[in-house]
Amino acid sequence: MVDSRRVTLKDIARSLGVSVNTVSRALTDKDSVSEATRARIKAEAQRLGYVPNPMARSLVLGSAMTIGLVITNPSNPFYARLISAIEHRGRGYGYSLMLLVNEESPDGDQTAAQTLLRWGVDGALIVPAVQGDGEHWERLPESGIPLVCLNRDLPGLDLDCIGVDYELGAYTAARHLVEAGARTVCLLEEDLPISPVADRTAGFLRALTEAGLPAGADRVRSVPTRRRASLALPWEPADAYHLAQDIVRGGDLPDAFMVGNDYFALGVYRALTEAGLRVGEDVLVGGFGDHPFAAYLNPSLTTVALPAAEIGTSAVDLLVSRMRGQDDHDRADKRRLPAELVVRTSSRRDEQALVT
Amino acid sequence: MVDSRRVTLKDIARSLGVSVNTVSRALTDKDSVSEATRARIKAEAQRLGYVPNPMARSLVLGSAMTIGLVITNPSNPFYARLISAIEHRGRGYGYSLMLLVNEESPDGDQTAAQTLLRWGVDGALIVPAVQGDGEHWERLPESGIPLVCLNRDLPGLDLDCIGVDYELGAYTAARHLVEAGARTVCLLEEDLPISPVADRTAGFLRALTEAGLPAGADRVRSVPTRRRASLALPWEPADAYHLAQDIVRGGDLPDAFMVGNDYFALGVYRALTEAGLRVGEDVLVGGFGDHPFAAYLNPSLTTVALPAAEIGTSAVDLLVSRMRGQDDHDRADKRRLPAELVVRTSSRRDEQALVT
DNA sequence: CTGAAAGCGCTAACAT
DNA sequence: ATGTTAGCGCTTTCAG
Repeated sequence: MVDSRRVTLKDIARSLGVSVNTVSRALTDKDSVSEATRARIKAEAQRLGYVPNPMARSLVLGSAMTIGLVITNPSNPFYARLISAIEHRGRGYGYSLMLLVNEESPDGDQTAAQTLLRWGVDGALIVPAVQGDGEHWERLPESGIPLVCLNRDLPGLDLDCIGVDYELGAYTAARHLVEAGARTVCLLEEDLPISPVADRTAGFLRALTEAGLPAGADRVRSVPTRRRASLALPWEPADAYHLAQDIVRGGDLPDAFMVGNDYFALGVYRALTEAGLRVGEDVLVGGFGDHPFAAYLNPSLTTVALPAAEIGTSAVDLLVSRMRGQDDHDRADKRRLPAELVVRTSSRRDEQALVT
Repeated sequence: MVDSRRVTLKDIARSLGVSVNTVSRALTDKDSVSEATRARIKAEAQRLGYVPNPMARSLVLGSAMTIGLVITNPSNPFYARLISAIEHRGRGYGYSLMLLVNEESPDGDQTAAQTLLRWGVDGALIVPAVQGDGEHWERLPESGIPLVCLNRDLPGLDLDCIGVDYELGAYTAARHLVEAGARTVCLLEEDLPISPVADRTAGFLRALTEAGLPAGADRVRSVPTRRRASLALPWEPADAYHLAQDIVRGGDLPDAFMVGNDYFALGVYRALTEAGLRVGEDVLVGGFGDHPFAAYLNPSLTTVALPAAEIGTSAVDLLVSRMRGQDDHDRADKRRLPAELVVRTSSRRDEQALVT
């Protein structure tokens, strides 16, 4: 392989007998370059296969044309969709994406913050790890790097945050279960101290209270997440399966289960089926996430669809407007996009309606 | 917000009355700096909150300490796991990850190649888009940027490639179905001209041939992928559902279905169930991918587990060794990691065994 | 052991 | 319209 050094402005300049600077101006479409030379320069650049060096460019311009995305777990389908949307939208604006994974650990968070700071990204979208008091994040806005929180709020800092209205989503879902006839509903939630869990729990309990049903803390069960090799894996249906099994065996069987994510619903389905109970008839089930498989389970799963793409898209939009300094002095923007209940068979006690 | 310019070496130098360069040496742990001054410098750097600027560093060093990852679709769970593994391993080596999405289009590929080239990443892992003759990729190795193909081979170029042994995986799965009693097996595959599809098809047909069963091209059906808004979405079970429905209605019912990915299995399950057929008894089903839901379907899905994490990890290892120029003159490394058949209930005609 | 000088590739002043 | 100079932040000569 020939030692093919990158072609630089200097190469073009020399080859054409003009100054480096003229080449720069020609290529960046500044005026004050005659059309003739510009054409010659562009042609030569093309011929030589010139590719601008963003390092050098960023160094002098101070902008890297890069945004950072810090996420807990790319294998979580919700975050996967977020990544897709963000990459796409960011690319539309001309930004490259630097992806960092914190694996749900404060250490990972810290490292990510550090990396972002080093690179001097123009802005970052973050799903902060649990337990983070978030203090390491503070330095980024201080250094002029705008931050937008995704999905989870970071209570300490006054940051922009775009999430889901989990409270209303859970309220709607729980209310639906109650209207379908459930009297003793049990919520199975992830055992993480994060705002989505808290919000869903709140909405869930609100619906029960409103319906005059018992709404004690015992209606909510934390799924003991079996500590996996890495948290960078999707949720584990088995965890919910075991808990549901315990509940079923415990005798005090709820007539409906609501779960924090569709993967848990898989576990609940199995626990119920194995106990000879019919999902959607003996016991209703409602999920969260509207994973592609939800519509195809038997019975199909009633669940709450999350606006992942919208979150990603509007987060990039917001970030870009912050980066451009257009609303530097606005208050932090806390936005919660609506989630939508998708009613399917697992919550219809009577009808045997087939799903679309 | 105070105008907090980044702290630079110069700031530290001035504040301490030493030269910029001594600071640089102290901080990068070069020798030829007295322990005393080094300590003072490190302390001051700490105090001031110094963060090195990788742009400047890369500019002079020529290495960005960044690897690029080009992927067709982060929402595809297989690729999502790949991303997780690659980010993790790359981080272990100290590399940052630049994520690019080609959305299965040659244009996206071209753009990605261009971006990678601009940034001068140290190396890149790519899942090239279909139809790409791959010529735009050539320039990267030419510029000294090593490339490793993931999952799909790029026939044109002589690149390193780490994928899955889909042929053997499919062979094993098909053979298993035959041994379970299937005589007329039908393979449902994605309608993309990519090597994984070709390999699975080959393995599938080999198993049939070997068993003395009809192995004509009509045993393989292409799932007409409904053109979605964006290809950056997971597979659509509905596509397979419709095809399976057609097949069932066509009368010439196979006694087993094999599908190219577990999402298709969801569609097949529904088509069969709706036709009053019992999966795993009247008709066997085998999938590919071992998605988390596979074990939790009813009946649980026999499928082929793919070594996503291993691919990601070893791809990074290989890339790093290439970047270090350790085996610059080796021939391209074409590696196919083994996939593993996971037998569950959907392929057991008789036993009603419960899954673990 | 430390400092001074040069340069990575590019752009933005300031000339001309 | 073009060239010259300077500098982004850092590292690597080369002197001292």
